[in-house]
Amino acid sequence: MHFKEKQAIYIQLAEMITDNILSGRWIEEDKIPSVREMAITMEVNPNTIARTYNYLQDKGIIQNKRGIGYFVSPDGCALAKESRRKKFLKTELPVFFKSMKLLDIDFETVADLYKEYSRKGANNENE
Amino acid sequence: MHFKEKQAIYIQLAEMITDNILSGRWIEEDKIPSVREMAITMEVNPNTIARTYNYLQDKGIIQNKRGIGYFVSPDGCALAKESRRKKFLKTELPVFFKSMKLLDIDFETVADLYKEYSRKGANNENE
Amino acid sequence: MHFKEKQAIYIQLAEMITDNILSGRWIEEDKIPSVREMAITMEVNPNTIARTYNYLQDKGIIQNKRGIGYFVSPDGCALAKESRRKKFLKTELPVFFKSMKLLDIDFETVADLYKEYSRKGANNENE
Amino acid sequence: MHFKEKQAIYIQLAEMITDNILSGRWIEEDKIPSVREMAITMEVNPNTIARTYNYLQDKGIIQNKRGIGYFVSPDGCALAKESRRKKFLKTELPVFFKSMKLLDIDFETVADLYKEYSRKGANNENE
DNA sequence: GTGGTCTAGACCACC
DNA sequence: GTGGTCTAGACCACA
Repeated sequence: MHFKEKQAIYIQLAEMITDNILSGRWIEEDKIPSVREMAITMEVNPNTIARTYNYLQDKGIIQNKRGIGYFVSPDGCALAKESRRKKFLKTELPVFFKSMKLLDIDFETVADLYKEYSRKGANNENE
Repeated sequence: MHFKEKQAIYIQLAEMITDNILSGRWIEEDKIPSVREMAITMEVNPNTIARTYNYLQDKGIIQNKRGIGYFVSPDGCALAKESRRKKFLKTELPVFFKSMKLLDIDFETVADLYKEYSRKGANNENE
Repeated sequence: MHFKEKQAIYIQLAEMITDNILSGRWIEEDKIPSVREMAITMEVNPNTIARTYNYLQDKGIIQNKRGIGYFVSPDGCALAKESRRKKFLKTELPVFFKSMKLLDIDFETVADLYKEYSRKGANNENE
Repeated sequence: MHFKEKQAIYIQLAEMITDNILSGRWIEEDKIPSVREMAITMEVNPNTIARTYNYLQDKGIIQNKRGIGYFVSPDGCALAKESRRKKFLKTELPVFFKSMKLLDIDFETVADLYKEYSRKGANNENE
């Protein structure tokens, strides 16, 4: 597994897990892999996974059942979606628009790339 | 001056300077404020500014003339724009589209927000 | 440790490390001494080592693994050799030849000195 | 005029002047351009030229005649040649050989490049 | 334990 | 005046 340098590994892992939940690969009430298991598959120190799970639990996206393991919260998907959505609309979008303006990228270019992206995505859906 | 916590100050300063160059507020061959001067206006340690300037010089965006100061490179604006543009199209855009998909935000929503953003931008141009 | 006055210490350290990699004393994927450790053995400030490592990382010769330390890049030796070789052939060699011409030193003199150098080198190999 | 970043400008100027003397373009007892004149042609602060001339005078390569200007010393060429020759043989050559070894550049490669250099040099002699 | 960043203050060479 | 470098010491996040 390869991680970006500029962001904490535990955050990157949290993002990956959230992606899994949002995309429906992990559904609500599902058990997620144990800390040790995850540590091995991700080739990471177990402490790092522990921190990731802790972080997601704080956000209410996953829950711990003592002695059993971690599970996706009943409303995990909704929570994750809501928090990301807020961040996206309030924070990322303005930055995005500002970049477009600064770099002279017009909206039609983006629209075209989006169409292309959607087309590719449709083909890769089962990947 | 207030800085975000999550990113190194020297990087944030570099971004600000790059913004100034991209937006045309600082044009090519212009002298930029001296290390000490900038340190005072930004309320940071001169070492931090030195780091910023060094970082931008490595990227070729600014240049040093010995004993005189730093200047925007002859092709500084182009370099800055090119590097940002590449990052934007190859890195940020796919992430952006992926987020849209995960969060069920459709393209028209974005288009509407863009129109709104542009309208506001037009009014604030002289800000 | 003694450093030449005319070149920044952090650069001299970078050269030493590059030498170690080129000569095969440190091989690819090897961990290199931690910042603090190196600072002690070299009797310099940790910041100076940090600068050296950062400089080499920018060149792709070494890599950081978060919380673990710095390692010689997978292609560190090749990168180092390539960059030095280019510098040598394009920059140093012409200067060298120009000096020979200006100083009326003919090529055979150099060839003789090279033979002598090689002979000494052979004896000192296990040094 | 463009200068390398890593060496003081006044030193680079001194090297250029020494080259002129060694190559016979400026011969002994010749007057060399005044500080101001030189400063203008080189696009440099007069202080910098003054420092260069001072530096060369310290080495005995040029001499000042009050109110008239600077001249190449009677034995300027010999002095320059001797000092450079010593530096070349004791300092540069060993470094050069060491680089060759480290970079796996064999002597024949250098010999070939030298032949090529000489051929080109012969054609450009009047340049 | 690891490196990353920042401050403070100093000294230097150079223009 | 300019930037470049180094030391000293501190705090932080991360593995």
